[in-house]
Amino acid sequence: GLDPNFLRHSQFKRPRTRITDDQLKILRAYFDINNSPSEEQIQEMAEKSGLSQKVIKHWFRNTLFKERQRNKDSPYNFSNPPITVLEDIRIDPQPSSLEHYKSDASFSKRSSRTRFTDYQLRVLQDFFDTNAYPKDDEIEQLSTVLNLPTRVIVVWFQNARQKARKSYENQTEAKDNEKRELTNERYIRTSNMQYQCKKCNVV
DNA sequence: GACCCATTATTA
DNA sequence: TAATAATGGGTC
Repeated sequence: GLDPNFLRHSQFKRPRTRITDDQLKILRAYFDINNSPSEEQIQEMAEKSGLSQKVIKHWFRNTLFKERQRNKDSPYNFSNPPITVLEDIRIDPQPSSLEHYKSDASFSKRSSRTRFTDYQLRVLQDFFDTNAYPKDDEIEQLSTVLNLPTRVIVVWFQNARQKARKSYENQTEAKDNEKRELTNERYIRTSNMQYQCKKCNVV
């Protein structure tokens, strides 16, 4: 059987292109006007920013997806106008013309980190121990049971997998060349099998 | 679109 | 400062 990890790692990847603030400014400006830009607009952005069209398209896909995600799940949804509108209104002395891109001031910062309760963590971890890849309906269930947004659940599993993978790799390294039969990391094995199954559509 | 994973950044 | 939630660009 092929280890997905091996496949992943042996793949040669292009280095991650970092989008600078200035480039982001340009993309944002277009995005605020139009979610799905035309080819021409993409070309314009490519010229202005120096980014490849592929990267730009990708950015738009992800940004739109995230924006919708945000609107659906609640923790990052600041668009619900607070009832206490009074407290946070201040008037910008001089709105600089450069600042237009930041469509919405309340979105500009990274959302604050959610603190899980011990109970929530225990439930999540228990689930993870038997299945690192919950299906949509299972995520939905966890979401209602734990009273957490689905997005948060998804991200938690994502990070949990990442963490488990890492410790698996460390252990593998430590055990040096006795690579094959590790019975220790049930999670990851299970995960990989499920991942493979998923990829092969075997359910 | 789902997931990966290096990275960023927020808390205890 | 460590642990880890969240981000963003990458792949299939």
